[in-house]
Amino acid sequence: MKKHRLSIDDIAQSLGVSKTLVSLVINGKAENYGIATETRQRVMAKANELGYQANHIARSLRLGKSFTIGLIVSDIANPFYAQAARLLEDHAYINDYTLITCSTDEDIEKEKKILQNFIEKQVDGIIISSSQVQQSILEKHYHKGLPIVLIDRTVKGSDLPSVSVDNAQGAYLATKHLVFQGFHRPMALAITPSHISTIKSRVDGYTKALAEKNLQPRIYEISYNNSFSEVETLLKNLYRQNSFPDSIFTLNNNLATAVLHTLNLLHLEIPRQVGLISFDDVSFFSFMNPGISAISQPIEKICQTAFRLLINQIEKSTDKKNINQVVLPVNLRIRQSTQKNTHTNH
Amino acid sequence: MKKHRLSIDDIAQSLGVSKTLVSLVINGKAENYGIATETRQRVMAKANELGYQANHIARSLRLGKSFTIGLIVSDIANPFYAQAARLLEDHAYINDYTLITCSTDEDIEKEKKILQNFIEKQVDGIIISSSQVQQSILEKHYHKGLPIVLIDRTVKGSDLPSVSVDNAQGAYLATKHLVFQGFHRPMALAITPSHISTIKSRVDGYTKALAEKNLQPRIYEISYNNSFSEVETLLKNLYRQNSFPDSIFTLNNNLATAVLHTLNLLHLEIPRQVGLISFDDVSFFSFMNPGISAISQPIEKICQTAFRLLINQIEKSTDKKNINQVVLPVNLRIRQSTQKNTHTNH
DNA sequence: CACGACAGCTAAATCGTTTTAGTAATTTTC
DNA sequence: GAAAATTACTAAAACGATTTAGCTGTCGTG
Repeated sequence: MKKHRLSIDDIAQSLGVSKTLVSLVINGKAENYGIATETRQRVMAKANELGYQANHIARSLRLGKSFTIGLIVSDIANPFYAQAARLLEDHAYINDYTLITCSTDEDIEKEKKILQNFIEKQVDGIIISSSQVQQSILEKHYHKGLPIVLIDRTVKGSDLPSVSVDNAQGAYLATKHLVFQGFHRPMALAITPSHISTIKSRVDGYTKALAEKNLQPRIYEISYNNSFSEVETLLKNLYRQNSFPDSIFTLNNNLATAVLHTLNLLHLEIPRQVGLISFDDVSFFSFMNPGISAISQPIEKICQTAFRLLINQIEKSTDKKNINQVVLPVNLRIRQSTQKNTHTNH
Repeated sequence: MKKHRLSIDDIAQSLGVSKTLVSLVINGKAENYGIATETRQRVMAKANELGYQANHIARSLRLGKSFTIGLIVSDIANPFYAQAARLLEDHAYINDYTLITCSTDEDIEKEKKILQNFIEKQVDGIIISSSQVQQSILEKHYHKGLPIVLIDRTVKGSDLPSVSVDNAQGAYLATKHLVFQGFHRPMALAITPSHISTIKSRVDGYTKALAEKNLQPRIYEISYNNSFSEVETLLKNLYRQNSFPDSIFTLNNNLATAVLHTLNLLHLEIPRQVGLISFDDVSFFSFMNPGISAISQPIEKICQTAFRLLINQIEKSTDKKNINQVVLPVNLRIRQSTQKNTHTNH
């Protein structure tokens, strides 16, 4: 039984030439090395005849480069990250990289393990939406030379390259919009672990907007792992206790879906009985009825920028001191869910 | 400048032992080879001290195994595939594999390139929802020894292992349900390329259910690349021409979102003015208002089975003649979008 | 005290590439 | 017609691990 995968050597031997020659031809370097055209054709013909397929593992080992990029997010099934993955995948594809993806479920230990694993797999760089409080591990790797770009979540005072949006501003806009529409008791639903930088900033923006109107903030924290049931329990309790808010600002799209689920159960009508706005504009917000107002992030731009920052690091390991902390603006998308006096189009 | 990444040799040299020894210790084979406990500890201590991280590329080359699995789907951002990716990722993770993912956009040439690329990257196996008409390329690789599992889409008469659902039955159930609810002119929205096996079967199921009631099928084909605008154009035209159907059966979740989008534009109320049911039960169908009826696929089961079939192939290259074509049942999830005489809960 | 057994370790081959530093044969140049 | 340049190609090292086969030296046994 031949376990032997077809290699460059086989082609070389069957033609009676050196494997150097075969390698040069296959890599298109024949011209530079003055290989005779006829020889080149013979090699290519043989390679096709035998069905040769290069072994990238061997190539990577020799080159010290894997042409692989690691993407680490909390959950690739979350529509926001799924879309990001898709966009990054496209950038990777046209640049001859492939993307490997892992989800952390906000578990710091798992994140560390994945990071470790990616490094051992010799990824050329990492794009990460990190759950870590202290970025020391990431920074350590970065300063050792591992190309890294943070997306979505960032850290002040760190020199790690990052691409994020103005979360505080987004939350501020959303909250102001609610108040302006006549919702004077908007509640915010945040997620724990609360150290996640984006959530912190969004809470700040929310609080600031309310403070300007002398309104009291009202924030509940939902734990990541079972947000669905926690939201349900919370809202049901508030409803029973007659302390239901007039509107809800969910700090990410997952919470919005959990809220929608519970509002359906409680037969509460949006926006008549309760207003709703969410951070992250996922696609179905727009074709629901009523449409859900949201703060949208420029995700194409985020991914494009992140990819560029990463490739810059990978390709010229010098000049790391470029503009490498990018903050992009968000957009307020107003739909029916925050229009107190309008109706759904039934 | 030290380009040299820390290797097993460095540990060996700094301790004055052979790299064989270091390798054995690090791989936990010390006992089997009778390495002294004290030596073992010295090696481990040194490895930690120097911050040694194994190079999986070198390991893969030597072992002829990459511990990587390739996933190929049409679009990883599609919620159905995003969830599949997540589930497969979890299976991979606990089995010490990593997943690399690529989207084909139903482009056969791209699919071929990705396949080629995955093979060159020496994936240990491939899970694919293939767009290809003739499976000859996949079969060729399979018979050459590449572990492959088809998911979602399969091919009759091929011996490729596969995991799919009973698409015809699902479509049959959905259509019968519509008719039973009093929708007598249900239209089906299919997607091209029409050779996609799942779509074919679903069309069959739809047609069969209608035939049993002596009703005429009415099928429109939407092209994958710009389903959104094509659906919009189609429905608007039908509306203008007064030939709007009383209900719509969308053959995948993408089409359902496109339909929802257009129905909003046309101010048509579901289910009063038009009924809607879709293949693929994506999460937001359940918390929309009205909820969207759907045929749900047992996605956890699909992924679990597919992963098992793949691992079986990877780990014992023998006995390929197992049960390796699995067809799972679907579920009809009835929600308000097909309840003609009920109302949304406003 | 010679022999085998065993404990503890190592040299070297190997995986499939890329690349450096050549070599040999021919051609050009003066 | 000898030195220099060019053409066409190659041997061997390297990447960083794993594994096979084997090498010492000590000990127990008959």
